[in-house]
Amino acid sequence: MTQQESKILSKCPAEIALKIINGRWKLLILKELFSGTKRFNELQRALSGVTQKVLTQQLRELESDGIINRTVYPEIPPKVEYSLTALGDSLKPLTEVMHDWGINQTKQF
Amino acid sequence: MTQQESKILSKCPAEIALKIINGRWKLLILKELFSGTKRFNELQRALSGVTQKVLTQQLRELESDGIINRTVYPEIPPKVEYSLTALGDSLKPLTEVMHDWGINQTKQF
DNA sequence: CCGTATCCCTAGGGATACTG
DNA sequence: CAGTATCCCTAGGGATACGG
Repeated sequence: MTQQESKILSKCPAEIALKIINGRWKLLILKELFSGTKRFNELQRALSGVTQKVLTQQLRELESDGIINRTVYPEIPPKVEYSLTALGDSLKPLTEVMHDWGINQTKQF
Repeated sequence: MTQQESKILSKCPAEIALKIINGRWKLLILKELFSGTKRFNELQRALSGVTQKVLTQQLRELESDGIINRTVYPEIPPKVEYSLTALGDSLKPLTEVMHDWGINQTKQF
């Protein structure tokens, strides 16, 4: 779902944020990119278990939602770097709140 | 997905929060309950478009995740009230951050 | 190295009808 | 009023294989 589609379907602005970060690997991708630009391979290694197809898919969605930049270096072998846009950076407080909330839940057990 | 299952599958605490609020109507249900206890019917009217089955489903999930209380009054006709637990209340800051983020995105167009 | 192309499978959620 | 019970349909993701 693109950001534009989200806006149309959402009955509440909060749902826009939800739809953008919703995806099996998106929070983990964001987490990686908060610490700096990463190559495709670095991401794949960090997100153990993700397949190439799915990682590509999730990255493309984040890209079309304006959250990340994709930079291709026309070399052999190919090199592609991913980084956060300003919009992507602006998600950091949100993920931190979510993180803290999750931590507190875990503690109760 | 229950909260317990979420914890097992999550590789990051933030994902726990995500999974709990993830659902077609959950943010909207929370929004309603932030303003106080509501009856089933009130919720259904507020969330225009939701079917009884789905609303029941989403409420049950929130209940089993410890986010809301379900109180049954054994009357005729039946009366069931839903309210937030302390844990549910603790989600308010999170939803506010999401809301504000969504608002800002909307403004750009 | 960084992707596409297929195929497949499941869970989430919608429509509709029935009930204590 | 507040639910179940069915049936169905789609999108998200996973496995695997191939390509520039």
